[in-house]
Amino acid sequence: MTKELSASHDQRRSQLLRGVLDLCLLALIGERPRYGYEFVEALTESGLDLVSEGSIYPLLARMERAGLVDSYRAPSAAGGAPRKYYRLTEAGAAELATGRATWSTFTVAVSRTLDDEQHSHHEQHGHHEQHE
Amino acid sequence: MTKELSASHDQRRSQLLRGVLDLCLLALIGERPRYGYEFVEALTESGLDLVSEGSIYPLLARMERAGLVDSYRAPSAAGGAPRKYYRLTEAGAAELATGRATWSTFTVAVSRTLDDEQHSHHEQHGHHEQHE
DNA sequence: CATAAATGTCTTGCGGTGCAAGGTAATAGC
DNA sequence: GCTATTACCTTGCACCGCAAGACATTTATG
Repeated sequence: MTKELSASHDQRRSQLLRGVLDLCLLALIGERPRYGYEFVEALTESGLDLVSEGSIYPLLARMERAGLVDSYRAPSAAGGAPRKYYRLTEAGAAELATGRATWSTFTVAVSRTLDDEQHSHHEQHGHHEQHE
Repeated sequence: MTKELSASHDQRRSQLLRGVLDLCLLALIGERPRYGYEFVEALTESGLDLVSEGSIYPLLARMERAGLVDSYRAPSAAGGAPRKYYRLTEAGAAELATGRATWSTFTVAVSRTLDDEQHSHHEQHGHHEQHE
């Protein structure tokens, strides 16, 4: 019961990832071929923690099915199961470019809405001391 | 048929709104009391088009149930059904503050990932050799 | 009163997707 | 063999934006 409201922070992060997680993977793949397990670490380093394999692998599969990436296998350098590396296709590169633009436009619009204090509420130079 | 691929743009917008649409409403309500129908117009003005009533009303109901906002009825100035105005509660103001911080942190992390050309810029000047 | 238009509110059902949990497989060391 | 590590993949749930449409209230027209 107390949890229902305070779960909101991690909960929000999950929701925020929607619509942009695929773009992050695309961007990371654009740098160089990457394998699934690597994304979890890479995204954590970038400050996007809590992105788990349960999100990554299905998404990678979706993107491959959509023709945005393709893949090849290579033995692991660390010993263990062989890695499946993903590369950008042309369609993937195009989607990344489009997505970057969409993301940029979107964040500007949201940030403006969130920081709306300027246009409708200009503060007087005096300090407003009165409380109700 | 030509629509199938370009549907991804609107599709992405939908997903991007998750996790931040409630914050936008909270911010708008923070300025002054607002009624549901008004949000559609306000968000469109802010550049967030395509946000429809089917998103707004259920969300408003959820937020009221969560105690983030409360509401009162007032007759419409334009003639028609009475409006239901929403106001911020203390919990709502707190959620807004937390959410703004989360949003800010999140966008920085994503933007860094999307524009990652700098940090791995240490790539040697030689070009990659294609295998196969 | 009946009808319609305008203004708003609210509900239903669908679809996409992040994620916890759990399973599979390959390699290395004991 | 057995266990640990690395890595991949699947299932099922839960959440939420949204199109579509039902419903309520006021004003206007006749």
